Amino acid sequence: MSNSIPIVSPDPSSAYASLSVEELRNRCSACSMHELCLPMGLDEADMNRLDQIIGRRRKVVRDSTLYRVGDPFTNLYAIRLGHFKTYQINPDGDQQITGFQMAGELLGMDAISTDRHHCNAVALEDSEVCEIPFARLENLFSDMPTLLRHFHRMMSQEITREQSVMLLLGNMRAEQRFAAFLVNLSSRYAARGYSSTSFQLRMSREEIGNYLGLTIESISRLLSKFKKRGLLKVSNRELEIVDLPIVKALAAGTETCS
Amino acid sequence: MSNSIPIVSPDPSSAYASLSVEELRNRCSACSMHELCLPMGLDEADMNRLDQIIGRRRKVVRDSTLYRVGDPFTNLYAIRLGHFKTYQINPDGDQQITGFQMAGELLGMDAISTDRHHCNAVALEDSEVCEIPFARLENLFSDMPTLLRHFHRMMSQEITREQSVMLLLGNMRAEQRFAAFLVNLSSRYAARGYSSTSFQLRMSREEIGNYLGLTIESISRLLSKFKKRGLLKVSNRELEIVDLPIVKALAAGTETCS
DNA sequence: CGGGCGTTTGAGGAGACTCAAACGTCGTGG
DNA sequence: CCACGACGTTTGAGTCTCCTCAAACGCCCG
Repeated sequence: MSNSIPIVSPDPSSAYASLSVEELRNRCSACSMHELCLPMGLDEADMNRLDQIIGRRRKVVRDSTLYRVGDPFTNLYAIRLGHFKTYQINPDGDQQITGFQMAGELLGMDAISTDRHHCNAVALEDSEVCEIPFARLENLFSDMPTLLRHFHRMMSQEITREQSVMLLLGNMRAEQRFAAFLVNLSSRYAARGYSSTSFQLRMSREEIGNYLGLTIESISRLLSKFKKRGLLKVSNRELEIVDLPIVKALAAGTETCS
Repeated sequence: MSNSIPIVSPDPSSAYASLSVEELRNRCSACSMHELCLPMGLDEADMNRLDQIIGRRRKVVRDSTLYRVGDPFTNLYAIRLGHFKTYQINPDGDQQITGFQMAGELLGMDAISTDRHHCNAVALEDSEVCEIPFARLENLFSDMPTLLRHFHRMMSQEITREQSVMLLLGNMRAEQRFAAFLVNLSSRYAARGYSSTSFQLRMSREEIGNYLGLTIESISRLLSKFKKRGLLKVSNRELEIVDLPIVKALAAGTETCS
């Protein structure tokens, strides 16, 4: 709320005349994520058209579920603020976290194939999402090629992201997995203009372990080891990467932490 | 060649007049995969339009590379015949197979995000692909909503598929992983009209192991164990699933193979 | 201050890996 | 047609990584 996000553009365009302050603040053009999120690269006019189909901006309180496996698919969700986890449940009941998502990322793309959600999405902290009715989005595609193209890029990016997790789970040792996880967070925060070396972990040790195919104890031991080697400073969920190059080398597998 | 695929439709449509027999045989409408592949659900007219942009049908001999990491992205490839593997190479040199693809599946979707391929694709046997120039495909999207929708479904399906591999790699034991792998192959062959219980493994033990995050020795031992338990009959790459329900139960984790 | 919960640390064990050797299959060439 | 070699696979023995189980710690909140 106290952030210095410009609420109205200096240009008093007539298109804005009938909008309330609330509505203006919610617009894509006013959102700090619009260069990462779905409207990336759109001109003013196109961004307005996208704005008009977006259902509502919705708060999602911590630990609450945005959607569940089996829910009918009607909306994609763009994260405006906050963090989420998505996870699958396998037949014998336990969960596998398939991703941690942050502002500017899109949730729900896996549901397009069957019109039902394939995973659960839960807020890791109090968050806000933009509801994007997929049917209306599809209507825009036919005459907004830039939007369509960027949408394809985002889906493709999700495929790529999952492939690197497969690489991680398939042939990295615990130490390397954890380092890769840290480097990944680091670069995503950097892309959002935050510090690449100092941030808060939004997820518990247990969730990290689950995501990386390791136990909570292993994560804890890895944190201690990295801390002892002077690579990290950790206090609860507050994390500082002291030696990012080494952590990157660990992630790349060109270095081992004895 | 000796298969009884109808080369011309009984209706002598004039649209076909100028096409050679070769060209006719190559058309989507003549392809046995058209109900699984990109043209799924298209009417005759739309399928023709799609046909017209498809570059060429191309043979890919066993062990040869369709594309490599870093190659500029210009085409998607629909597999017309045969099998492929896609794999990533990590910084320290070893590979992680991210998928095995068969006829009717689409290769290259991970390249859309950056206009460069993110993985290598290699034919597991002599194969044939349809080259789909992506730029031309994009041109079709604006007035072929059915095509666009199915394309989105295929991308989404790929996301879903990878999520289940993450589940597999992240929290299944070796036995369960291998059972899940077999069940997956089984159902994909079934969808193509082949036997769900008797097929040939197109990939080596080593490749299976790599894909499942296990060693070749582990795969070999699992095969022996399943064989001894009477679940499978195996002879080299020829495989028969004798007790599919149990294998499914193993994959689901509701059963253990002692 | 006390309870609860998430985390840390330790000890022991199991599953999968590594290393090594034997085996079988297939293709080649004599 | 058979012998040979190469390569992929199987099987065994020993090891290591990470898991399991257990207990203590410490932070947060009432």
